Amino acid sequence: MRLVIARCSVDYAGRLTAHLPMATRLIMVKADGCVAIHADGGAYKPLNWMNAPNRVVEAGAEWTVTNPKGETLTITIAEVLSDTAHELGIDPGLSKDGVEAHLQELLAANTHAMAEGLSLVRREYPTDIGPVDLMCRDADGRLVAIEVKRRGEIDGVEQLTRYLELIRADPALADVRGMFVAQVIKPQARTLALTRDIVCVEVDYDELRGIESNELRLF
Amino acid sequence: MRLVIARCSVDYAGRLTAHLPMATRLIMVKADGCVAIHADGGAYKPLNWMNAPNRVVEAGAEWTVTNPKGETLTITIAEVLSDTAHELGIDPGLSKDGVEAHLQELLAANTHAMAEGLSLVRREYPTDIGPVDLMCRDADGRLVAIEVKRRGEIDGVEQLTRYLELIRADPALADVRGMFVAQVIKPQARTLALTRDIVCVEVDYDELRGIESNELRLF
DNA sequence: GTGTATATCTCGGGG
DNA sequence: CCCCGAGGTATACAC
Repeated sequence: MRLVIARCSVDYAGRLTAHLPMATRLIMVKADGCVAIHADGGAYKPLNWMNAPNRVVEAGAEWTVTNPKGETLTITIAEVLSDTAHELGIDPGLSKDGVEAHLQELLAANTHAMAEGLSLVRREYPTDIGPVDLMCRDADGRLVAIEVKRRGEIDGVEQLTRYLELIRADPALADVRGMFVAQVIKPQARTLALTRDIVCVEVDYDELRGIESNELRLF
Repeated sequence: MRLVIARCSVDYAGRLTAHLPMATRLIMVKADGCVAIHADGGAYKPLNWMNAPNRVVEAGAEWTVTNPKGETLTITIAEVLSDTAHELGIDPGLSKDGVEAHLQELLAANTHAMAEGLSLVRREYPTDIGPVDLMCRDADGRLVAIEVKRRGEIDGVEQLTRYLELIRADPALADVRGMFVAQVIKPQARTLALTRDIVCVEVDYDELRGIESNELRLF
């Protein structure tokens, strides 16, 4: 990783055009060739950047970074204050816990946490426009398409609505109903869901994990 | 801006939990206190981070970063390979051209680029669930609610559909029709729009800018 | 502060 | 390659 502190101006031309006037900034060049220009604030997002794969050409004071789509990042350097490089090696990578996929797994294994008498048909039930998170059958044998979110917002209701529309296009599945499951469901999303006869259920992630570990302990 | 190259492990606990095993990485601390841990690849996004505002406590080999929500980032440092700091000053900031707001401005000033005989009623026409980008009247005097996007995808059609639903709830506006305008409209979005009687129009940003500058030249 | 929409979103998975 | 969905999305803006 190369770290250059320099007074520079930067221009990006691609999906939009963007210009940075002359100022002192950090230019970060990673081993995969990606380039990022950072100011001394503004969270982790750089002011300007170009992802790999790309080609970097240093012609004196002017760096030109070009990617295969024809987007360009041009860095004009007025003064270099520091220029260092370090070998970091390949990173072993990040492990995460608590994302939607885990919530979906836990719910698939504990359908009763959403409703009594619910049984799993399959996870990631495919439709032409994408997979339904969980397809279940309720106590009456009726199909239930379930959308799982960490946070229940309007977008999730729209998503489930699209799936329901598609599934119901098949006469054999026309009586499928919808269920929206999240740790927290916002009032707007709940209201929209109700107007579409979609049942809302809030579940507790930590409680689910508790159930899971209790069940494991029993066997 | 402080740049530390160090062998470290990192743990984040907050909206989810995440762990980084021991490896050599860049720790970037900006003037506003935000902290980012970068590997030598993977675009501009850091492996782990904590945005400002936060509190950084360095207790020997263990750094603890805490934000007001109670989320924590813990960095355990095994070895420091480099530790430098630079004064960058405040950045003059990025100027952009070509984002949705500009497209909306251009279209507001050139409604004929979307359809003949269209006249602007107002930009950002308010509804209870958010503003419609452009409200116009067509040659027949009928209201047209217009959603503007750089790229026309399904979400945009859904958004416009919600607005139309709300606007039509007022009997005086019940005959409003919908128009979806973008530089490129994806087939799926176009299909969905057509099933809802929403007209799709593709416009050319550069051409619009051309029209604009021509008109300026005339006066 | 909440709600809504944008982003050069980024990133990963599946066909 | 595109399409689709998730994200510790972040960020800006209006109410």
